[in-house]
Amino acid sequence: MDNWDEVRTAFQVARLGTVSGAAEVLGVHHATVIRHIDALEGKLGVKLFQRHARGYTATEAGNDLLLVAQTTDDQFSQLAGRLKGRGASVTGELVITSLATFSPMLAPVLAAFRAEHPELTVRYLTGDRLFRLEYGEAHVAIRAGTAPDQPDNVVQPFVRQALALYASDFYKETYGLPKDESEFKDHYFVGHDSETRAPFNMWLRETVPLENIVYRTADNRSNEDGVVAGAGIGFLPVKVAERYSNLTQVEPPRPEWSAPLWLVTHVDLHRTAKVQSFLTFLKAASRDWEV
Amino acid sequence: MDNWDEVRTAFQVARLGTVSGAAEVLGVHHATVIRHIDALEGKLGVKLFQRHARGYTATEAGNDLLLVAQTTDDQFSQLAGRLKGRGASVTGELVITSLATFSPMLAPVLAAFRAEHPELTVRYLTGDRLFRLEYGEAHVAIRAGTAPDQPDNVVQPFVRQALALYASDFYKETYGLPKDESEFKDHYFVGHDSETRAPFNMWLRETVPLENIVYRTADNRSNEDGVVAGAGIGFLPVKVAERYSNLTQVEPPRPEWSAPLWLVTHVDLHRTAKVQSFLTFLKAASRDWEV
DNA sequence: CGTGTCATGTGAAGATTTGCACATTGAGGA
DNA sequence: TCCTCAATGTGCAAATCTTCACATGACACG
Repeated sequence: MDNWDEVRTAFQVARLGTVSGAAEVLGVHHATVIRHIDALEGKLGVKLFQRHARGYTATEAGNDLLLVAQTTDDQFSQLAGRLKGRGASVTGELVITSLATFSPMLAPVLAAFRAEHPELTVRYLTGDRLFRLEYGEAHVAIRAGTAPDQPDNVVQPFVRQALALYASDFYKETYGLPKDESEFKDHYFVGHDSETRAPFNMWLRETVPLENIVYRTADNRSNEDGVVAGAGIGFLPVKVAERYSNLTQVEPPRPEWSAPLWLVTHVDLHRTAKVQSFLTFLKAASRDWEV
Repeated sequence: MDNWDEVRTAFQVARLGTVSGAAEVLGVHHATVIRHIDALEGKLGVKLFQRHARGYTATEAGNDLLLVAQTTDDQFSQLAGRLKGRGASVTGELVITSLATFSPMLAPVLAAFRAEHPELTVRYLTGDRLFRLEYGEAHVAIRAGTAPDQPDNVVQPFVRQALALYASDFYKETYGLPKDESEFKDHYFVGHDSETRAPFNMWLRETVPLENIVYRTADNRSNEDGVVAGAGIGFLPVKVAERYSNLTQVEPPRPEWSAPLWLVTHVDLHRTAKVQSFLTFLKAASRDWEV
């Protein structure tokens, strides 16, 4: 049974009783229908129809095929309906991935977007490794740093995340606050353990003596926790810092601290209504994230 | 969804994850597979797969299709198995048609044949109208008279049914029996109401004065009942007469009385194991029906 | 870091399928 | 019984689909 189209042809013949009728429904010439039937009967070694001048009547075998093919036809029709609708509607899954840092900013947006589209399930993936759009692991990725240039990816510039230096109440009470950059050498800082290419991190290592970076972490979340706990002065996204009442802004955000963010989608999915709809929504929601 | 083969191609790609793998399974070139997928996606307006250098991964839509097509594939495989087996095995229905006259002879044969093939259902059709093999109404027909010459029918000579003249005990006691043909004019007969072309009927009308045919019937069964009831002397198949203990053979069977019988099958079904098997069985069982 | 392997993608030639025209054949009605 | 109509069936040309050949890109393994 290695030719489903012939089954489909036989199905229409069995259903309508004539080759001509089936040919019209299928949109092909009646000779084609005859050849399909002959080929199928030859391969199966069974007569599916009795030929007579008024048309084709199904044998037992033909009726058996009719039943099976009828359900197949129904299921394919339903499938086609689902799939066609899916292309134009915002349903099913929407998979977003980003660095864990952006979770606090993204979560409200995702929640609001999902509220607008009740049939949508949002999957938000953050993790150590980069999730790969090429393998269909996500629909939309938010990436930091230099613009990714994967060939099959559609890259759009996103906001530059506003970053500022913060100190907690505990730090302020224990060490006081620096008046300006010149006093940084007398203060303690929270920073990344490894040398990352993030602009704010590079700025910190140039500006502050290495020995003053006393609390070093491997990920952004721990970094945040360190600042909030008062282990030192540290960089936090403005949007993140706003969530804490015990933080004081030591220095206001500067453009040179923030890395550009990129919205990345796979070219195969970029045009779908679901992705486009989300991208529009996300851009609107992120207008006030800029520096 | 007007091309089931493309669905089948997409199914294999979704199942195996690569175009090349699907192409090998399907026995076609990988370029063909790519074009099928492209065509299907174009028609549905949905991306079914995400393309990357290591193969194709199914999107949600692709996975949906995979599920539907998997069940279709299973059902088609089962169907093919059933149909292929059916051509070579004696199962399902066997539909026989004949004039009602032959029912007494045929019934034991059909019963014995069915006993040999437990999976067989026998449908024995007798009725006023001729059942038509061309429309698939029966697999095998037993016909009397001149050889049918429908073009799509396979006609084989069958037995000549042995016919004899019988009288019941009641008739014998009331009117006595004729010594030979010359005394027929003093006896009463049972015959057909209309002039049929059956040889025995024509012989009767030539040999016996019309006014002596006092019990005339429209069908063979009533004719039989008339003879058994003693309404007159009449023709009965030997095999039928044997079933009655109160009948006396007035004249032994003659070849010229009996019409040839024909076994007729439709050319499309003639070669099937089921029909061939039955024809062989029927011929073997009917060896002693001859004149 | 280079190289081999395995995957997809695309233009042109070739093969199969399809469409067309016409022949043929029963079925039904006047 | 003849005539008409609607169906199936077949040879041949055309169109479509498939294959081939080659380019390209990504990953794994020394």
